[in-house]
Amino acid sequence: MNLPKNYEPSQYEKDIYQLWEQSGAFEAKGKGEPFSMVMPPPNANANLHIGHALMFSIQDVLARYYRLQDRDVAWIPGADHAGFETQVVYEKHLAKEGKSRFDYSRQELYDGIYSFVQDNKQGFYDIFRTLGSSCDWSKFAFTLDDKVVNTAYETFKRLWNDGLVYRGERLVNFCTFHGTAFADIEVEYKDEPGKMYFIKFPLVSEGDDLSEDFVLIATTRPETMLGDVAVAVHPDDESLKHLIGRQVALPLTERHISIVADEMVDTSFGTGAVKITPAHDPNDFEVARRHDLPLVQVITEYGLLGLEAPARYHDLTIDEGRKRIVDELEELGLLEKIEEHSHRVGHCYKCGTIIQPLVRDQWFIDMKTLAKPAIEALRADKVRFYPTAKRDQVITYLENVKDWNISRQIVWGVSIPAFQNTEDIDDWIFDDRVDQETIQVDGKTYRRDPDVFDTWFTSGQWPFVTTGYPKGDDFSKYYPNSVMETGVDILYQWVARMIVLGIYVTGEIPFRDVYLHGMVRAEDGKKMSKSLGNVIDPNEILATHGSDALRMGMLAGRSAGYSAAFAPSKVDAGRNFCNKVWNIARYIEGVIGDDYHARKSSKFVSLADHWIVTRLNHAIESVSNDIEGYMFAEAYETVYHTIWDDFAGWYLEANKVEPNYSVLAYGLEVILKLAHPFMPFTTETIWQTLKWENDSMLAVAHWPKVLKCDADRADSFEDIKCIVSEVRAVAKNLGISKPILQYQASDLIESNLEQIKKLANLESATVVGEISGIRLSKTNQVASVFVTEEVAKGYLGKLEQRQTEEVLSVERLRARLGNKSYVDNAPQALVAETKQQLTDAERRLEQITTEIDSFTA
RNA sequence: GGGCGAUUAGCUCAGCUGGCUAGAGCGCUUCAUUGACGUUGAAGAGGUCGGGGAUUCGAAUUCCUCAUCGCCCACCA
Repeated sequence: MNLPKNYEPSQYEKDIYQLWEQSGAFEAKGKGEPFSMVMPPPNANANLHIGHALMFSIQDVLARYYRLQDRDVAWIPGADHAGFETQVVYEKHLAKEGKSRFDYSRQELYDGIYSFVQDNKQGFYDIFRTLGSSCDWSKFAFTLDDKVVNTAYETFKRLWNDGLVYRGERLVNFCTFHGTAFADIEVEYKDEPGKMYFIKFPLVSEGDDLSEDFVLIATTRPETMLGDVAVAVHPDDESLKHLIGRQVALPLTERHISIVADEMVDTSFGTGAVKITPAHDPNDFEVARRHDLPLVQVITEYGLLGLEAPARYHDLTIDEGRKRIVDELEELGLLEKIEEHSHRVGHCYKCGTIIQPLVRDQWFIDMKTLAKPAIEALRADKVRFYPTAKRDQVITYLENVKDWNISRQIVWGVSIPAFQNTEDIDDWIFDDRVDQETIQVDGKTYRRDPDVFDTWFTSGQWPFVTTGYPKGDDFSKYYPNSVMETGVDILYQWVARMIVLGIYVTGEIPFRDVYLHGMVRAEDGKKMSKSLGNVIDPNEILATHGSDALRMGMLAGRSAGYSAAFAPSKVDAGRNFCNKVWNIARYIEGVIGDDYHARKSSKFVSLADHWIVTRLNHAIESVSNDIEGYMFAEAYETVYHTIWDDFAGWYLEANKVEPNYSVLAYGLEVILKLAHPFMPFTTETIWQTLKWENDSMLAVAHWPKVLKCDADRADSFEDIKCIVSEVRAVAKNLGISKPILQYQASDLIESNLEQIKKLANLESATVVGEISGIRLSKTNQVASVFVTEEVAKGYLGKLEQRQTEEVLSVERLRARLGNKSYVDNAPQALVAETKQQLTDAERRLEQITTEIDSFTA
């Protein structure tokens, strides 16, 4: 025997993956109907975490299933340089050595990160291989590869030429700790308790004198008043509109500022008068543009007061500055009051630093224009979403989308191919000679923009970049992708932008289906986080349970878009299932030995043969439908029960009585194929160990086809199962270990006597004229478990319970059929079924009642 | 403030377009026992599907409403 007693994943997984990879099993065939999918590229410096396990499991089920279906599967793997994320990790690494990014030149820092990523490469590749991902390594792409960068440059150039990318001085979300700007969706907002300060701004009278009167304004950030350029009131505000056009003296500064009218003011909030700080508040920025007001910057990129703020405040932190200003206002008698106030504050999603809106000159993509065709395509249902509701969320997002700031002030990334005239700051040109700091064009010197692209700008082009847009076989074959499988958390960052950029660049949607998985929560249902200490390490699970068990544990009972808790018990179940399959194979190996050619013929003889074929047929179809409909948990459940209950539980036992090697072999082949997408390592290990066919691999075998068999004979086996189950139950209930069966002449029982004896563990079975003991009530055959009358009476309680159940059942069915509307309106087939059920239930009730009467008589 | 989702067995969760006595895994109870597997086998207990209402012959499933939890979005200074 080649198969040892227990399946030990760690002994096989590495070799099996190598076998697959080296044989080129995962490479796209280039022929047949394509099934294409690009992998959301993990961070190049990432280590395996539980989220990968879910993502790769789902995608690999799809890839393996469609490969067995003989589709031309192109699952394209990749790695993301993950600009900001990676730089943050690297900076933490530097911090451990007591260094920071300021200790290095730009190039040194870039090189440092580059080798850091290289050093972590193995961990990265392990993710794919340990999880068994059947991706096509020959198509691997890294976001810093030349072809990716060049395509990104082409896209940027085209946007530039089309006037859809512009450079502008805007308010950006700036992390003063990391020293870079973010896109709007990257900012994490939290409701936080704060204070509302009510400050008096003295009105300036006609002759520039200060009057006794003042305007009361409310603010949560008093320190920003140093950068105020106006006070705004609503044009229709009866109590304040008379002040429009007048001036106030901005306390603590020498400046006088005007009172302007703007509809943005909400008269019901605060005092109805709003201080306008255009350089540090996005709304105020808009107001300032409308009223042509200047920008007065008072907060630096380091989060300190400075720039145009009065010199005495320079270099104070925001908090220090706020305290000092509040104190000074108090002294001047200009602070009316302070109230508690809860408000939303933006934070850096990495370090938690409060995001400062700062004025920066950066590159923006005109998303409003670009989103239009994307919204149309989505409305026309050109992309199907799973779960479906996410489509509308993307539409809503795109309808309200703001321009996308793609400049990042970090070094780890793709340099922006734009150069600025050293003599004329408004003169920018496109040029992809980014390896040079300065270039000469037309006798003028241009300096490269030091910024890099937002990572999502490159990964947003992934579906067409990885398929070799604009030319190439892969692009014509694999674009649009069949499906995009990714996490709900990056619906806007990634999915929406891929749709937008894909349509803009190629004129086509990037993928036909989008399947979104939820997050893996911790066992307690909470978000996993290092600070809560509830992070699950997949490596431990892999070591003890193996990859297949983890995969199945991730998929079981999970539905699209839903964030479910990690359940270790499901991984246990997965491991047990692997062992079950292993032992099924082990048993069959023991029985049929080397006669694997048995599987070449399929002769169905016994009732059980026909029955198991119908069960396998059902599974083949139902698993196909479920996987194609992205219902992975359902597909898995069918595989699990077909194999465990039907094949191992019933069929193998029946086969021991009526051996049929060809069906054993056929059945094993089918179950290995059915299970392969879910447990690739175990099934392939079995396939290889059995030397199923010379040099063949399960990974590139063919999905089983439904076979013809006799449905009536299959049904007869159902009846045998029914008899066996009831005998077992009755015997169990009475504590009989070897029951005796009595039956009235029956072809079914007679011709399957050995089978029933074995399955029900009978002592003996005899044909009698009149049965005695406990009558079997669920089968149409007349049979009983023979016991003395005394023992039978002990069963009375159980019988009465059964009687009650049947009475209820009969009543319910009669009521249903007595309902004229039901009989008239329900489908005929359903009504007929109900009638049959009633007949059966009535018969059973009669039997039970007769039996009870016989005991009590 | 808006939008979305969740609420089903002790726990973690399925249940597609309304139609058998609502399912799974784990856990629990009882029993079996050593030749495929104790990572096993057999039998079983356990749920008025969050509350209320509506539509329908029929609702876990559709609609309304309330409650609780969660997520996303939003410029309330």
